[in-house]
Amino acid sequence: MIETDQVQEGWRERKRRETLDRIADTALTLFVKNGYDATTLDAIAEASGISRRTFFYYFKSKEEILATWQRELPETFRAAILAEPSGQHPFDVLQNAHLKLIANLDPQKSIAIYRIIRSSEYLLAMNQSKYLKLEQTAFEALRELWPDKSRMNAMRIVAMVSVGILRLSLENWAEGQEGKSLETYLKEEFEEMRKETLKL
Amino acid sequence: MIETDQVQEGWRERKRRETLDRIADTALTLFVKNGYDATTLDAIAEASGISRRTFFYYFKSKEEILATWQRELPETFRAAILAEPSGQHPFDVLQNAHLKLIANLDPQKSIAIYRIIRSSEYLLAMNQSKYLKLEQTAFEALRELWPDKSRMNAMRIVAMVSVGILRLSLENWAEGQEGKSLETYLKEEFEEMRKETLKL
DNA sequence: TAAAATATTACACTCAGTGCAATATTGCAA
DNA sequence: TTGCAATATTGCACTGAGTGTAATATTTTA
Repeated sequence: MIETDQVQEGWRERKRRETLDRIADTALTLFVKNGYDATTLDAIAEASGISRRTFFYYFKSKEEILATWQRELPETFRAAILAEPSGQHPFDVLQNAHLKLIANLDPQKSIAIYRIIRSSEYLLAMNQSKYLKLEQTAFEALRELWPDKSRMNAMRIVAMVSVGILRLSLENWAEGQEGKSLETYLKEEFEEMRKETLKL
Repeated sequence: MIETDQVQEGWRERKRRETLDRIADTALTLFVKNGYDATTLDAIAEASGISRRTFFYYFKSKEEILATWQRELPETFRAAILAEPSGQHPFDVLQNAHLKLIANLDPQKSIAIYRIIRSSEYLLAMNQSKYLKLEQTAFEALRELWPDKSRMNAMRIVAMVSVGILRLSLENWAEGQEGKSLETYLKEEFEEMRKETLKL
């Protein structure tokens, strides 16, 4: 019965994931159409075919809906950093890890989410704090790769600047009219910045 | 009657400022005693001798109470940067501006506020977004001092790293058991970081 | 097929925040 | 001084997010 066990366990989890995704997608559509604040949880629940109370069984807050697509980012980021071949400059390690991260983004959806986040001071603040979390993740992962204590502050700076570049690239990309890809933005910014760090 | 005018105008403003400060101080005391979430606006209003509705005449949200002490930070910061004597390295400009900023802090109150902020994910996020605002302020002010376009990215990096140092210093200071002053933390961190930026 | 685990819901509640309109207080001009 | 205008304070009723609880439905497993 082990097989049946696994199938049924998996089915339940699949069901849950499906409901979760359905709520999130429904909510995103409503946010785009009517704005974040103007979209009540009642509206989201109704459009998702669940009760208001059940919403809170899936998400602990309204804001968390938007976090759905970012939940695994720190762990993915960490893994990407540690998976980089050794012998590279730490800046290159982070640049490559960033490229892996953003390769998985759905451009349409990302930009829609970005616009919603920009519309609310609260969402913006919550989002910005996620960059600091990424910076911390980057720093810790770099320290595993370069455990030498004398390099600690260098790794701090690399983490700060790299995640800063990621933030700027995402902003410029989501804001920009030009058809440039996010990858292009990121690579250009990194190249520009790399010119600087030696001559400060 | 010009004199009387000014006196009475000033008196009204003084009254307003006093009430505002009284509410903020009362609230801070309650936050420290009972925690941020457990302190309702009703409790704050009552302890401040005003009605709940009047509270919103002075503050637009509960969170804004804590922002009272940081409201003028960006403008003060900007002024401090622009007031620095020329001929210095941009890192020194920002370090000195930071020192001016933190010189005005009341240690007791600052640490109390820091503890409250740490206790709430929401407050933490709002606070972290203020560092990004400071970074933006620093960047813009540095660009006024070094308008040369070829230095733009260098200024970005200086702003990122310096404000990052400020953040780390404040965290270490507020968290630390040792009696070291905030100034000491900041100077030490800057010195450490300055060693790095040339040899990345 | 029964009981254990998980999912869904209703209901009633707290609290932050807003709109509105009434009242009180103060400032200023005649 | 008195009356008018601006500002300050309040009450009331409302919306919307989020929680506690307990009941009911559904699914899993033994």
